[in-house]
Amino acid sequence: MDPHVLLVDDEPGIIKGLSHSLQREGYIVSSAGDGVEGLRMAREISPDLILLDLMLPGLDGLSICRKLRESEKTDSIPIIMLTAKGDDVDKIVGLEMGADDYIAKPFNTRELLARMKAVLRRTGEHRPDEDRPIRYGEFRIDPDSRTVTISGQPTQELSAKEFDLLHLMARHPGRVFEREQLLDSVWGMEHYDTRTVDVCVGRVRKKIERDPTNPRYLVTRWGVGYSFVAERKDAP
Amino acid sequence: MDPHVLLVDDEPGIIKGLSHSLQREGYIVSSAGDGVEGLRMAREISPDLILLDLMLPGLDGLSICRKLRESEKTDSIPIIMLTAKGDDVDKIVGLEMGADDYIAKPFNTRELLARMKAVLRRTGEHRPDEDRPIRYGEFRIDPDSRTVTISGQPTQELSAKEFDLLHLMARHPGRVFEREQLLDSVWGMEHYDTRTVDVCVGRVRKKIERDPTNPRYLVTRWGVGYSFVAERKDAP
DNA sequence: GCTTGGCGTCACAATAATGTTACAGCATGC
DNA sequence: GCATGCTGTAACATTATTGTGACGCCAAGC
Repeated sequence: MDPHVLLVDDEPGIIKGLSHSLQREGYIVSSAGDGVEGLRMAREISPDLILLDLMLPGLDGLSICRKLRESEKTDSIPIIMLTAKGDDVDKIVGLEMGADDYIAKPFNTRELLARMKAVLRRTGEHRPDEDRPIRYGEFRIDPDSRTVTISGQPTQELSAKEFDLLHLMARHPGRVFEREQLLDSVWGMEHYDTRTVDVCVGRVRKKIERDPTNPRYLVTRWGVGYSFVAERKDAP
Repeated sequence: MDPHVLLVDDEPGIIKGLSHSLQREGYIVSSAGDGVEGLRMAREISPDLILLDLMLPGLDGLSICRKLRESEKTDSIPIIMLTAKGDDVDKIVGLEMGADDYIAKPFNTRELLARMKAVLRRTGEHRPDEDRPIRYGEFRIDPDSRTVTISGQPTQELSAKEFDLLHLMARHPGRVFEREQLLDSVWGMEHYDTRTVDVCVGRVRKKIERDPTNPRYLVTRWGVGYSFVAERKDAP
């Protein structure tokens, strides 16, 4: 569940409306307003799917597509191109460039959702099962009992929100979650203007981290958000 | 939870589509493409339910059904027959052979799901442990007499619903049951908008817990539901 | 180093979830 | 029919959780 989608478009209206719709459907959405930013984010967050506008300031969609296909890390991320009213040339070129599908603006949200679903299914896998136990090294999450154990030792019990937050993030180790995404996914809230996430993260840390001041699992990505790291970075 | 379903059908299209649908609904699906393979798998994995096509290469559905009923191990696994367009003869024979239900192709997935649910509920989700006594430390449940004893002392008699609730939860110690799940499994209701579960839990506690205010067995998972704990957490 | 904005943390109020009790409707057995 | 016990609902009491704002510290950029 919870596929991560990167939306790259320069129209704020599209970004806003689509983000909302996609989030409501269970997607985690990140967005970028221009090509350069889009490319950077695609590399940084490794989304499960990219919605890419063709016409972009800075770096156009086709170039981004090509660059993404060049790198092994982003090589297999499915891309759906958003083209301005159906000009066939671009469609064909886009598909040749490695896009998985295209859809012409103005598009129906339903149709887009259907295509996204199709693409995600086709490329498969990118769907860490919601109910499967998670394990990285000594770290374990059991969704059945909603408990977390480290080295076999159960941590202090997590509250509902705390567990949901940790579970969501642990399902995507290494991925950076912006506060707004977490707020939307875990709280179902729309706009971010509170410190809610920070406080919840703090509470989780206090319960699962050996040293909550120097988190090993739930780390801060300064200026961006938080992420769950599965691998140990350095020797203690 | 997560009932294991064995799907035996020779049409790849059916297998593929149905597997997907069933998995989405939370079932664990195994599949076999012919009768021999189906019979072998049924014996090997002891599924909670078998969806069995009537017309099969190798070994037809009725023969499989009969063979499964002959062995004690597979004797009580519920079977739903998938018959080609409703020919009554087969239906009758199928039911006589020991199938629990039948459904005619082409069938509506919704309807199939409903029947599966009904059969699973009727057979009590047919886990082998269903009728076996449960024991954790001094805690004991005897499904035959529907009684509970703690340290050899019989608790106050539980009513039907109370016992079912406790029994279900005790069969999966540690697992968190949401109210809606309990309401569905024990009461057979669909939508949750009552406090029925809470009250029933309270009643069970009053009968089995030494201190109903601080339950040792039937504990609350705040914001989620309830769970039965088998191990003692701390020394009193 | 200094400034600036982001972040960690705390205590407490607000909220939502749960515990509890009483009661009326039903089914059941006599 | 009548009595009895089981059940679901509603209302009220009780908590655990959770959001907020304030305050102080820390990272990044200059």
